[in-house]
Amino acid sequence: MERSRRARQKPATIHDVARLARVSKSTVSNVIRDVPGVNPETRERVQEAIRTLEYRPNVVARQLVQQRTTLLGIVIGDLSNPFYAEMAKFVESFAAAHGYQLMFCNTQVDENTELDGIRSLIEHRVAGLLFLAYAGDAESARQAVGEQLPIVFLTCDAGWGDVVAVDDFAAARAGTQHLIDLGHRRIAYFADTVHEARAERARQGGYALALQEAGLTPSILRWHDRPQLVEAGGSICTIQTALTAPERPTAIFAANDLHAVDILDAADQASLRVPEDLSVVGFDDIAISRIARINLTTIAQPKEALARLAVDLIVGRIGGKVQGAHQRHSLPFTLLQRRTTGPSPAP
Amino acid sequence: MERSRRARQKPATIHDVARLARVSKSTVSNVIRDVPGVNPETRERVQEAIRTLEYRPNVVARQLVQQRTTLLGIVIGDLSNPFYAEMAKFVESFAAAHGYQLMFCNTQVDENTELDGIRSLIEHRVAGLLFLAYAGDAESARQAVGEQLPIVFLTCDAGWGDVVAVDDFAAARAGTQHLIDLGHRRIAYFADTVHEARAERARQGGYALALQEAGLTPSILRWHDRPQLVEAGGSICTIQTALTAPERPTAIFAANDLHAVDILDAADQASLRVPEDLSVVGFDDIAISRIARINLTTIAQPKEALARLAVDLIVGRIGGKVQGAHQRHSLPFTLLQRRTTGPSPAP
DNA sequence: TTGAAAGCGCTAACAT
DNA sequence: ATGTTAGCGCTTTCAA
Repeated sequence: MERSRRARQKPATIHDVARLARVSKSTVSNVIRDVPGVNPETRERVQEAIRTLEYRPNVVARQLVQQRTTLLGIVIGDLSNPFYAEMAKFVESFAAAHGYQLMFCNTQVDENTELDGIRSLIEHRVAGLLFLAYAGDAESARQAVGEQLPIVFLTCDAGWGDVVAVDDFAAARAGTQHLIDLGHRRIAYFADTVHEARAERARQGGYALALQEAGLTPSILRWHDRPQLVEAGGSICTIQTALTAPERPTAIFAANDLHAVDILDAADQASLRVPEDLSVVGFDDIAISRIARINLTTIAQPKEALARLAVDLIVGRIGGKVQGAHQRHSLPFTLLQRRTTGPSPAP
Repeated sequence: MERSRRARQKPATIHDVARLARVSKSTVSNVIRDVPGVNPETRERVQEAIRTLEYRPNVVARQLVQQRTTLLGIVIGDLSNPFYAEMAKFVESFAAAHGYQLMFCNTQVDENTELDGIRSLIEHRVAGLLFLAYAGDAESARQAVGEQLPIVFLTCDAGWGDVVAVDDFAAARAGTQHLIDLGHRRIAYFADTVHEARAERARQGGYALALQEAGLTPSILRWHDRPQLVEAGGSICTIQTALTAPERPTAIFAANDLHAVDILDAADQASLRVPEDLSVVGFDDIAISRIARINLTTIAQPKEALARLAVDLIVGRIGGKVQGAHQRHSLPFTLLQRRTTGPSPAP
C-alpha cells in the first residue's frame, strides 16, 4: 500500500499505459485522441490500463509537440469591480465551450507587475490575449506582446488589436444628453482614476461634446489620492464640499457604476436628496445598481454578447478562420432610466 | 520587411539565439537562468541576440523537462459574487509574488462542466489546486484530483485537503446571538442555494444552535427556482409574503451579503423598514455593504489574511516545506454592527 | 491495424 | 567557461 502510493508519486505516462496494455505508445495516443481505426478490443485493453493507472495525458507535453496551447491570457484591470468580474465569468464560460482555458493576470498594483504578468502569459505561449480594461502604457505592452499573437481588447482599446466594445463616446453623450434634457445646466463628469485609458477618454469626450452642443461648461471631478477627497478643476476638496458648494453640480455623469455609487453615498452623507437635489447617471449596469435602494440610471453594456463576440473573434483568429486587419466591433448600449435622475432643481 | 515578418511567425528558440550568438544552447540557457560563471562578454553577446530575435523562453518546454509548473489552479464558485472576486484578486497577487500564475475555472454552470474544468487543470499539471467555494460533489472531485496534488480549500471545506477559513459555525452563531440579544424571537435563516457545501451547513448549524440555546424555533428560507419566490418550511411563496405574513420573522440571518442585500431589497419593496420592522445580518462584508444606503450589519472575513495564508500554505506544500497531515486554519471573524439591526419590534 | 522513430524547446548532468 | 548529450511525454509521419 505504502509502496503503491510512493510508486504513484509520479503520474503515469503514456509509456506506462502502453506497457501495461502491451501495445505501442502510438496506439495509446490514438485511443486518447479518438482516432478511428483502432481495434475495439485493443481500445478496451488500453482504456482498462488507463483506468487502473489513473492515467491523465500530460497537456504540457502535448502542447510542446503541437506547438500550440489552448490557453487564453486574460488581463483584468480590477477584479473587484463587479463589471469586470462578470465579464470575466462570461469570457471563461465561452472560452471553455471552445475548449480554451484562461490564465489570468489581475494587475491593478503597478505597471511593472503588469508587464511582468503579460510577459509571463506570453512565455506560457498563450494562444491569444484578451484585455479587459488594460490601464498601463499601451506602447510598452505592445512591445512586450510583439506581433505574433491575436489580441482582443474587450470593453477597452489601446489602438492596436481587435476591439469589441460599445461606442463609449456615443453612450456617454447619450447619458449626458439625458441629463440636459431634464433641464440640468451644471453637469459634472466623475472621471475614472485611470485617465489614460481610451475608453475613459471616449466617455469623457462624449460628455464634453454633449455639453458643448448645449452651450454648457464641462467640469471634471476625480478621486484624489486620499479617500473622500476629490480634484475639481485643479483644486482639491472633500467630495461633500464639491457636492454642496454654491456652484455645485445638479447632475453628475459617472465614468462607471462603482463611481456612481460613490457619489450616491457621498450625497447621502451630505444630506442631498437624489434625484431631487442631485441626479446621477452611471455606466455598466452592474448587478447592485438594480436594487431598489440604488436604482441607478445607467448605461447598460451587453456583457454577455460582448464576451461571446470577443471569444469568437479571438478563437477565430487563433484558428485562422478570421484574418486580415484589426476589427472593431461596436455593440449597442442601452440607457436605463431608473430613479437617480430627475428634473433639475429650481435655481 | 514582408520576409522578416514571415520569418518571425514562429517565435525564436534557444537554438536560434545560440547560433546568432555563436555559443551553445547550454550557454544561452545559463544566461537565461542567471547561472553564475558566464563570461561577461559572452553574456552580453547572448543578450544582444536575445534582443534582436525578440526571444522569449518557452515555458512549456521548460515545464516538460523540469517536471513541474508554476501554475495554480483556482476553482471559483461564482465570480459574480464580489466576495469571491475579491478573494481571487488577493490570491492572484500573492501567487504572483511567489512566482505562480493562476489558471482558472469558474463553474457555476453545471456539475459536469465543473469536473471537466478540474480535469483540465490537472492535465495541465497545475502544481496545486485552490478551491474557492466548491459546490459540486466532494467525492467525484476527489476522485478526479487523485492524491498527488496539494489542495487547499479557501473559505470552504470538502473534508479533504487543507482548509483556510473562518469558523463558520461560530461566526453564524455569533451573528444569530446578536439578533437574540436585541430581543428578536422569530429569526429566520436565509440559506444559500448551494446547500451541500460544508461552509453553508456550518453556518446553518451555528444559527440553529444559537436559536436552540435560546429556546427558539429555527426557520429556513431559500430562493426557489423562479425569481422572487422562496421556499419556507416546504411551502413556496413570494419573498414579500414571507416577510409580511402574520408569523413573519422580525430578523433574518443571511448566508452571505448578497443574500442579505436581496432581503433588504425585498423589504424595501414590501415597505418594511429596516431595522425598525426587520433586522438583517449578512456574512462576508463585501464592499457594497459599507455604503450608507446599505450599511449592513455583517460578519466580516479577513479576506487578505485568508488569501495570504492559503497561498503560503499551498506554495509550502508544493515546495515540500510543509508536510504531513491536512491542516485546518481558522482565522478570526468580526461582527460588524452597522445599521440593519436593531431591537425587535414590539409584538 | 499497429509499431518505430523523429523531434517539439528546453534543462541538467557530465565532458572538455 | 563552454559544449555535448540525453531525455521530459507526447504527436505524427512513415513502415510494416
